[in-house]
Amino acid sequence: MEPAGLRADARHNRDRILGAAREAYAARGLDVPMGAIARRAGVGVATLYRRFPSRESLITEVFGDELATCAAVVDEALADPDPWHGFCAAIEKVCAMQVADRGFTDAFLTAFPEAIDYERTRARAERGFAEVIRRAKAAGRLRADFAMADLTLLLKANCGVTDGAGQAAAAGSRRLVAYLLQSFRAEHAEPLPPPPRLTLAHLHAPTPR
Amino acid sequence: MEPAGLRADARHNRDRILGAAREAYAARGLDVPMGAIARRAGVGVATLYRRFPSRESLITEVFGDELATCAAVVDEALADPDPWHGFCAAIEKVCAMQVADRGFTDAFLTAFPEAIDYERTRARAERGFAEVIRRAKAAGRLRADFAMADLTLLLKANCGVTDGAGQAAAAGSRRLVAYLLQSFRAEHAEPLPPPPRLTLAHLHAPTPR
DNA sequence: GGCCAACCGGACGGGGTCGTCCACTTACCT
DNA sequence: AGGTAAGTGGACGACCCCGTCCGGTTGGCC
Repeated sequence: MEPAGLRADARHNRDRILGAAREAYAARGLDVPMGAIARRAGVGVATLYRRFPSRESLITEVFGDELATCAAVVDEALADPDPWHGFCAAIEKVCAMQVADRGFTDAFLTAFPEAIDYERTRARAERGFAEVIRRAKAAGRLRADFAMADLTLLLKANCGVTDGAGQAAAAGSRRLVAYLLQSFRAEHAEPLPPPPRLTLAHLHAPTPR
Repeated sequence: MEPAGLRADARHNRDRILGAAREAYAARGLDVPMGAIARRAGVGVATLYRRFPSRESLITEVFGDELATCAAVVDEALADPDPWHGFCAAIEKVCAMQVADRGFTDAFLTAFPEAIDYERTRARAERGFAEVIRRAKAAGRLRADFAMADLTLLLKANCGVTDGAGQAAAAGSRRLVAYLLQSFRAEHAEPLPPPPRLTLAHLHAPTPR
């Protein structure tokens, strides 16, 4: 992740590029031209491409840690003595992350199902969250018919609210999450249509064809 | 809307273009190249541009009726003797429309706040729906703190679920809507974070800057 | 049938992005 | 200090999209 065999100037530029990319992606989402990032970092386009052979590899690198943070959130939820509180907190945190960093959402939601690292981290997060769900149900707080797919649903829904709402995104996301968490409570359970066949992996692929 | 002063071949081509555009937009969303639509319609690009001077005018024309349908849904809700049933049915219908026609969502959600017709129709729909809300609250079925902004929230959330979920979009949308309608019920009301400052008009503008 | 205006379609210019190439510069080791 | 490989940046080609222009074609009225 941090190639050691680089010359001092090269490493310096690499850092500047990553910084510029992080800022740009957070502010404007993923569709920022490579040239813009290079300019922002004060380097030439070639330098950028030498360090990150493709647009994809840059994005993967940039959002690697944030994805890790995301997985950490699941671990926190597992550590919480109150399963329901852990469940809610985890959801709220991830959604807040989606709001804070516009690129983050796109980054691992709409791009690159192929990135190996992502796949592994996501699988881990998914297993962990399944356990969070199990516990919350066992505690009698989470409705029994809650499915893993509902998490995907919530994330995608939050994604829609976040996307381009600017100022109102934060408030909107908070309120949406509050509404949904209320329906997730066991005591509110009423029949629902069947859950969609969605895994976290299905968060990808914004364009079906 | 249907210019009469056109020569037979011109009118024929106009229809083919509209048909092709409708299909393409429904299937792949709004970002379909003009050239692709022209090819699909079996005409040259120039023909397309002569009939619809800009990309925007084509889209406006294509989705005019669907927007009207949307407004009609509100009228149905107003006509429903059971305010809560009308409220739910209206939401379910509009969300189903979003699922069925991928372009529809983008069309009046993410594009052209300027289109006069849209503005007027939307304003009408908004007034109508405000009345639906008022009645549902008066009937004691809709929670008192439900805000108009929550409708926008729901539509944007549904938009996120719909977007690129392909097969699962329909099931996902249905389930999301069911969850949210449950939280909207008066008897489930619990404190919520304040609603975002969103109008239907704010459905637009996918890119803040 | 014949004529003319309306209509047609492909080629084209302008703008934008991705990713590559190459002549020049610079860090770093000896 | 000096040589060299690694590093650098701007120019460049390929591609795609929007919207326009112009020479050829055709509908429809007389």
